Amino acid sequence: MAKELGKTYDPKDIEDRLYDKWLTKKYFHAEVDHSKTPFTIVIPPPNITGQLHMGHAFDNTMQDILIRYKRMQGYNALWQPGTDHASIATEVKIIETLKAQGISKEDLGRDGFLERAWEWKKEYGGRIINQLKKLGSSCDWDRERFTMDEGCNKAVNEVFIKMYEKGYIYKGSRIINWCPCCNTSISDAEVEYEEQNGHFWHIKYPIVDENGEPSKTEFLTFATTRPETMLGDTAVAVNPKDERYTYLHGKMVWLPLVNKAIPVVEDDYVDMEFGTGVVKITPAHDPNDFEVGKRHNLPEINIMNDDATINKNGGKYAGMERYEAREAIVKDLDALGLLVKIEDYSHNVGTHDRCKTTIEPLIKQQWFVKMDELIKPAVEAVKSGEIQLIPKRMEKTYFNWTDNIRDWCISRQLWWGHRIPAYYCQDCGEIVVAKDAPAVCPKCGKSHFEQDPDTLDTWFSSALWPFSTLGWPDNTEDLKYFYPTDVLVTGYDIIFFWVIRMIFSGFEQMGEKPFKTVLFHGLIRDDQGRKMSKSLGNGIDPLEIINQYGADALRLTIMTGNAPGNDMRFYISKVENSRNFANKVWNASRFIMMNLNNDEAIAKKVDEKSQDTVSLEPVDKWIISKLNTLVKDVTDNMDSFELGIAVQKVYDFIWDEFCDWYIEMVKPRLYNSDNEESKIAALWTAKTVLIDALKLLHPYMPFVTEEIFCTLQNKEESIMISKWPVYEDGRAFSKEEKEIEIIKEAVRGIRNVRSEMNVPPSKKASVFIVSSDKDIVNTFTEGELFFKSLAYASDVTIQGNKDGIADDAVSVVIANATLYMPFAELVDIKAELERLKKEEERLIGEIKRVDGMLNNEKFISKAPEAKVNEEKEKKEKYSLMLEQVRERLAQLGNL
RNA sequence: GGAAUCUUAGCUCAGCUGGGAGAGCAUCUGCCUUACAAGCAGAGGGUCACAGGUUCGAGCCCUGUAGGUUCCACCA
Repeated sequence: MAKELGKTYDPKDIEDRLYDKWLTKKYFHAEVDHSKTPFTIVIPPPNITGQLHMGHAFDNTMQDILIRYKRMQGYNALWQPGTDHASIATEVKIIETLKAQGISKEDLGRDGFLERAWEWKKEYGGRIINQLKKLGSSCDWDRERFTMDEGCNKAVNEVFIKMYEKGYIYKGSRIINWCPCCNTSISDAEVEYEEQNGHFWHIKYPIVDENGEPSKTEFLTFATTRPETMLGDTAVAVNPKDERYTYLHGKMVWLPLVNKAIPVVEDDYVDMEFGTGVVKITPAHDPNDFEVGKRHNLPEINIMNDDATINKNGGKYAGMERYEAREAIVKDLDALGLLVKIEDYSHNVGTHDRCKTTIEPLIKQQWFVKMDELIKPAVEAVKSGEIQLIPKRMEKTYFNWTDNIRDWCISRQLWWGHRIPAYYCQDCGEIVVAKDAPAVCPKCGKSHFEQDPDTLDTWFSSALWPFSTLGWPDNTEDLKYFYPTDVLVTGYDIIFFWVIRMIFSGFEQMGEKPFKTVLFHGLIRDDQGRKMSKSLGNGIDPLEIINQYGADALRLTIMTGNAPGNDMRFYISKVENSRNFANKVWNASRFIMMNLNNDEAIAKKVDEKSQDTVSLEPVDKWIISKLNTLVKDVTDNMDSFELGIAVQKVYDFIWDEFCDWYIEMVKPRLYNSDNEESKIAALWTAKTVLIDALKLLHPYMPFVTEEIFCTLQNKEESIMISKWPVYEDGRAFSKEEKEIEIIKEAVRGIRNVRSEMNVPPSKKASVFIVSSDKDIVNTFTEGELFFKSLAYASDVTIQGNKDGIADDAVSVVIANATLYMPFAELVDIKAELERLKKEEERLIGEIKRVDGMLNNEKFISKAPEAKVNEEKEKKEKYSLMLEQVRERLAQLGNL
């Protein structure tokens, strides 16, 4: 006996209980099993500082759908979870917490600080994991990893040492992006350009005369947005082709305030069209100037401290904050009469993506990854299709980056992160890159080593995630079996940070791609299309939505009507619709269960039946056949990652076909019929179809489907390990499909007419069906009952001609048949004539369209035969219908 | 400056390799029909941004135009 379900679906009662069940049954756990094909997804590890937001919900729902789908298909599905130490984000957060207690990180010292950080991780690192669980994520939690755990650290060191030895990692003095707020270097990818209103200061430098003195009359004018950098100017550049300045070639100009002569250099970098065609060159504080400086062997004068104050090279400005110095310098130049003018100027300023502080380009000793060789296999793999990006347009973005790749600055002046495994001999300065500090210096034989204080960019460890989580650098069974992984699901916003770096790391370390497919999703925006952000306060907490509507409703909302890579807006009304759908499924199941519960004997027989032994009626075959097609379509869509389309089809099937038609059509058999076989067939079909439909829905809505599945079958065994349905020829019934579609058309026609003529539902009518087509007569004879239950028929008569039917009866014309409803007093002949005229016009239009095609010889000769036949059939059908409509018009016209 | 993408019903969006325009919400009209009012039955509403082109046939492919969004680069 099946159990009872509540009247409405209440996710609160159910979700946690089911999730616990799945956990204790170890359904999420995957072990190496060579009898099965692996299917692997590695989670984009959320930051330990993070709280679940809509982006996570989107990302993880997609992964869970794929994993659950493949698991049901019999794959050995592994969803590898874990979290990211998020070096800079976490460090900033901890510093903030310390600050509130009046402690600085220096107060604690490196070890003390790290101790705090680990404590912090212990306390908050699990928070987001628990939130992922609320979503229903079927990750293999036994395998949970952390980007800074022992294994990952081992992997990081291994990679660093190997790449250093190969020459792919080097230490060098380069111009890097410095964040004066976070006090660290950052990579190019972390710089965010922001349009800011600033000024353009037009300044002139005196030209140095023959005596080596600044001229009082001759000047060189240019403009700058950062006048304070002049303290580090080591040249002024003009374009060699610029005739306006040929006379200056080989000359010097006088750098005011600093009071020294600097050369005029010729460089193509200078755009003659822009400004005055003169550029001041500050090699130590501008990436372009740095390049110019290299080409002309210019000195690099660093004028800034790490906190963006001017250093001792800035003379009297030393100690000033950068903007303070800017003001002072402008003032002083003005006093010297060297300030020409100040213009308002809007320009892009590089800021740190995390703290939004304006970046200061500085020359620093940093560690870099040399990219030119490493990137090659990563480019090739995408080009050849070995790695597939979905949607395909993401390839453009990908190549745009790889084509212009620059070396990756990987060292960070932070404490929370993987410490760089480089050791410096304190006596001779020798660098040793190794896992541990060497006992003695290979160069000088002394033994006083100190480790590099810097840590690595957080993405350095994330780049290794697809194999470090599987045990690398050890050659584990897991690694051999699960690598390369199958799909990576992520947002397009981290394609440069993460996706590309995983790909080249996979090829370099494993000699093999890290994954076959990258499935990108877009951003979830608020209902006005804005990004959800803390500062706007427009974020919607997925946990609150789960609380209120259930995880299934949230998941369905996110997945409906969305194409890969596209952004979507989040509306509560969408969530309500999803919740309603969950309830719909719930109630359809409840209906079936109630009917099974009504009669234990019948329920037992239903259980014993199979498709071969049950006496299926046409409507049963129709829904089975529809389901069969659905199975095929949905599977195809899911295989091509069209997750939004797939779920839309399941939704439509369950709501429209199964609930609104099948269940309604079957009710008379269940309620009134004394034909037990018929009852059994209906219940068997309903149950069978429902179960398969639930399976198709399960990856999207795991909780409600599980609860129904188990209750319906009165067993513990989970839907999540049940077999994914497959298309079967034995379940295709094209004849019955057509028949029922004709009945549906007729029922709709009657409902339509009644509604248009304002016939109240309480007013039943006799329905006469007139047709001379034998098949049609058969179909309607079989379907007679449906007209009573679905089309308000009091009685149904099927006949070959219209004898005995009142002339003023309302009629519905479908192909091969006309349906009549004599309403006697109700009929407004004028209205009926008008309605039929409209129908006539519509049909004439249709026939005209079809004729247009069929009379076109090129169409006949070039279009596929099936298409031509299809149109011919349509023409036949419409012509028949037109004939019948005209007949009716003639009859009514005579009244 | 370069690139991508979008422009489809009042709103938000689907529409796979070209073959008669769809959904949800909103609006209107009937229904408390013993699974569900979180529901049922119906209705209205679109020259698929604009202009060309390819094709027997274009929302879909090509070119151009206009507007929006995003990414990349960055001229001092």
